[in-house]
Amino acid sequence: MDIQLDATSEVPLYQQLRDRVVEGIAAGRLRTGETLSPVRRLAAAFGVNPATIGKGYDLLRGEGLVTINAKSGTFVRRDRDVPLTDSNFVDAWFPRLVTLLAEGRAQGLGPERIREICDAALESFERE
Amino acid sequence: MDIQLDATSEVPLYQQLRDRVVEGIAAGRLRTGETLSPVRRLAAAFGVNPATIGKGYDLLRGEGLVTINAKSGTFVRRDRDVPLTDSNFVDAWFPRLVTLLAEGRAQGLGPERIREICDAALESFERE
Amino acid sequence: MDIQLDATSEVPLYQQLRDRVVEGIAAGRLRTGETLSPVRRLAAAFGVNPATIGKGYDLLRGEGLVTINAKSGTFVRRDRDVPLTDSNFVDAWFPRLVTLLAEGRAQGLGPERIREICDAALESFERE
Amino acid sequence: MDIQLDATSEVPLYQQLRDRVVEGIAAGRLRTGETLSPVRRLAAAFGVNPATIGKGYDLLRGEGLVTINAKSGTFVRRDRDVPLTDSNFVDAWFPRLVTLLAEGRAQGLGPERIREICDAALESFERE
DNA sequence: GTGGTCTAGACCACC
DNA sequence: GTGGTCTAGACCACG
Repeated sequence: MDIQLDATSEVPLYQQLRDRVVEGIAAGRLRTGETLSPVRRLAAAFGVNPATIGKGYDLLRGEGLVTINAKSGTFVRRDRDVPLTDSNFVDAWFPRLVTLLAEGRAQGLGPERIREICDAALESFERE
Repeated sequence: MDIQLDATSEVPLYQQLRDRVVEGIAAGRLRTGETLSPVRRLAAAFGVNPATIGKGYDLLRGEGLVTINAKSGTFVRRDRDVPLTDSNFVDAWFPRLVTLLAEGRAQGLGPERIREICDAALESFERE
Repeated sequence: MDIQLDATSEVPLYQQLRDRVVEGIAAGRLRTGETLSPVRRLAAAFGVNPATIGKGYDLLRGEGLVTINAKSGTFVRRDRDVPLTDSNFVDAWFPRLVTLLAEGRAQGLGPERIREICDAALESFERE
Repeated sequence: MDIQLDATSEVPLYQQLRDRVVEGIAAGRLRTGETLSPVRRLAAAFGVNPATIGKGYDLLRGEGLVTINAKSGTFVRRDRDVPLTDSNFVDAWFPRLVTLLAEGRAQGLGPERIREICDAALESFERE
């Protein structure tokens, strides 16, 4: 999966793991049905506690992005190209987006600049 | 300032206050030099503890968005229309944006849909 | 940790705590990964409020010197012997140093005397 | 006096003024008996409240660096080349120096690097 | 057990 | 009047 965790970051390791998997799904690197590395193997690879990996996977399950099966492992569940049917996600997501964009705007980034940056991020998901 | 805090939210009250002020600056409702409500008045208005408001103001101070002067109050410092000179902000902000946009993409929102949503958010800042 | 706080000082208790921890890290008494005393234990030891200790720890976290994990405690993050990669720290630190040294010079300390005093301070960090 | 104040800084304006004057004395640009600009003229030049300048001058008086005479103005009192006779200054100054140097050490600057930086600061005082 | 959040006050310094 | 600091608790989430 080519994931790097930064032990010196303020962001908790399980959150970093979750973020990287989300980005992998967004970029199409992780496709529906694909298996995520087993908790213990990943924990060993990163040199962290298996519970940390488990917590990251659990976050993803809570978001409906993966399925966890104790016997067979953890699988990608969502396909980024299957349109949402549930509007609850957008309802919760939009305010967070507004706050994050507002932060950039308040710090002096112009609307066009922010739009460019968003485009750059979105294109990075489609390039692969 | 027309701010509402939600005591039932997971988000700490001081963080909600910080978010609302950031959005106010982004939208141009709060302009440079403008005074924020005194800690105790706002605390009374929200029915929360003054220290909670103070912590929110302190967060904003740490982000360089307000100036706190014990004698005269708390003022908006950053002008959303003064371009950033420090690239550190963007360096820290961009990855957070990528992760948040990736979340939408992973949940099935298409790139164009996300772009529309970003535009809607950005336009809401400029309307006022 | 052998820390003393002075309740009669002008310096806030949480700032004193922060200063002592910084000095502990500088002197190598507090090494990477080492656990700081739990907030409540330290508060009891000093006879101060746990929130006061928490605020001191939070300052250190903001400086990147410790990691705070609500489940497991507060740990030293920076190693004094891992060179800085970020020049921002020096950029912000140097002017403060200039002002403090200028204070000594303005009060009549000669350059050599100041250099000796600096050396004495630096040597005290390495002695342990 | 060639002083610049930064209205966007976290450091209070009166403190900035005090710092710049201290640095001026340390560098020998401001010599004993020299007159500082009148409060109102400086306030007008900076576009700040005269009380802010007055507070800065008052800090300097408290440190024994200037004399304030309501009729004739504010004068530099200390000569940086008159050695200290009172050890109280060093007693109060040294711990602040230790804490500031410790901050650099804790952030990963080596003792030699810190010594170089101190030397650079000290030399900047003597160059003029 | 850990830290995080918050209340309902208090007192302080400053102007 | 302002914010800053601090107390002495409380409850929460997490593991």
